[in-house]
Amino acid sequence: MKDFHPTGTCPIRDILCRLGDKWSMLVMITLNTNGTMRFSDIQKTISDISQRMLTVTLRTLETDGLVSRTVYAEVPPRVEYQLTETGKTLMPHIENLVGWALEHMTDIFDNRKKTERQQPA
Amino acid sequence: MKDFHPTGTCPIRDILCRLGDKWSMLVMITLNTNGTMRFSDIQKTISDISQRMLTVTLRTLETDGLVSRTVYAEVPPRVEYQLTETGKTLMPHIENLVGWALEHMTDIFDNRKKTERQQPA
DNA sequence: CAGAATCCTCGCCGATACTG
DNA sequence: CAGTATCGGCGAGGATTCTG
Repeated sequence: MKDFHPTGTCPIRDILCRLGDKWSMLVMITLNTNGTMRFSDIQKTISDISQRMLTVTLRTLETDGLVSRTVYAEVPPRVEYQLTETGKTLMPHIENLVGWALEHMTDIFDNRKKTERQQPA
Repeated sequence: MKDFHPTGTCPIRDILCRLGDKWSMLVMITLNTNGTMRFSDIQKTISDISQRMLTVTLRTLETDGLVSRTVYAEVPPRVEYQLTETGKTLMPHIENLVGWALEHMTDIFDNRKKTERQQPA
């Protein structure tokens, strides 16, 4: 726990980096809140995600086994996403993190403003 | 909790994005494990971080009030870093996340390999 | 509706050189 | 020792277009 290895060989870094990307956590929180969702519903909920990035993010989460994807052979096509069991086990930790962020964001923003003033124009 | 706002206006996203950058969590884990550390000691522990990125990361964490920086007026200069009280309150959540990553990384890597094979050349 | 493919931009981050 | 300054690549991610 004292030393850390480069990304390629350190599983902890590898996994934390995935969660740290721009949309993964947001998508998982959305799925956890709303349960099973269609592609377009997710996009509506996270209004400023691009179609491309939603696709990429969902594929990555699926590859990692955190989200499952179900295609219904209909016209027009319907695809539904939901958290897997593994994905669900991650959610309490994410929620704790969100809770912490909510609790401390005032302090953090105050601190940023304070230190900003110390940098003269 | 159901809808999310664009980055600039959503404090949760703002803060989670900071933690999601390449080095912040790693630096905080290092400081939490070893207590007060000098700049060069942190760099030795996280062997593949560049000098520039360590400086930038520490400055950001300082601006957010998660890490404190103490300069000793000596020659050669000595600068020590440690987690603030606010920073310490974040650590249990990080550790939970790391714990989860350790617990599930085998499943995740297995899943990745499985789905990789489904993509033909 | 749910994507695949392409192009392009922007900013993260690393390497290097210099300083108090 | 602990930075700052500058340059440059490279890849994440956005906009757009096309399809089953």
